This record gives sequence, C-alpha cells and structure tokens, in this order.
Amino acid sequence: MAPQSFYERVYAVVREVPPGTVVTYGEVARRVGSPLASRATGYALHALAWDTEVPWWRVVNREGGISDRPGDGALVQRQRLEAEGIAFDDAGHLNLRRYFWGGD
DNA sequence: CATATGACGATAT
DNA sequence: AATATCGCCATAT
Repeated sequence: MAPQSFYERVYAVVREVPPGTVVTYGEVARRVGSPLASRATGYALHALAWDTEVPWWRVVNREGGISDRPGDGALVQRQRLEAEGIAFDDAGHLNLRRYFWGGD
C-alpha cells in the first residue's frame, strides 16, 4: 500500500475498533507506528466531523474519559458510548480495564 | 526553514 | 488525588 498520511493511518485503526469497546489515543498512536504521537493522534481525530464514518467516539484519553473538545460534543460522545453498552461513573469516566479494545 | 498549536501522556510537586 | 510542567509528534502558517 502506498504510504498514507498519519491521519489516514489513525482513521484506519479507529475504524477497526468494534462497538462496545474503546481505545486510548496513545494506543492508536502505537498502532500506527508512532507510540509517542498521542497528541498528533488527537489532532487527527479533531480534524474529523461528527458525522464521519470513523468511530472517533470510541477513542478516549488514558483516564478513560472524554478529553476537552468543542461544543457539547463530549456529551454526544458519552451518549454514543452508552448506546453501545458502556457505562460511565459519576466522574464521567469508564472502566478502561473492562472496555479497552483488546486489539482484536 | 522556524514557530505555534493541540480531542495526549508521563512525571514532579 | 489534583495541579503544574515538560516532552513528544504531526500539521498549519
């Protein structure tokens, strides 16, 4: 395959994340070949629109929570995850040990 | 080419 | 545990 942009690689990984599971930015970065590019990973997803084919809502930070983002998108993400069977606690974070994507 | 930015992560305090 | 700071990477300008 021709070398894709970092963004494209990130999207490809996120698209493989199955429903009911989540993955951290750092893990996605690791999967695309740049384990320290967690920041760039967030930047890549930030460039996406909420109506994209990429399930960006399954990507959370290492706390299992939703990172700071524009508008009420955080609530949208939480609702989408809850709709897939993921439960949040009062602190607004989920159990990463329980929902973290095993990779396959 | 240099500087600034950001949906992060880890460490220090 | 919460906050502050630094480090890292990929784009934008």
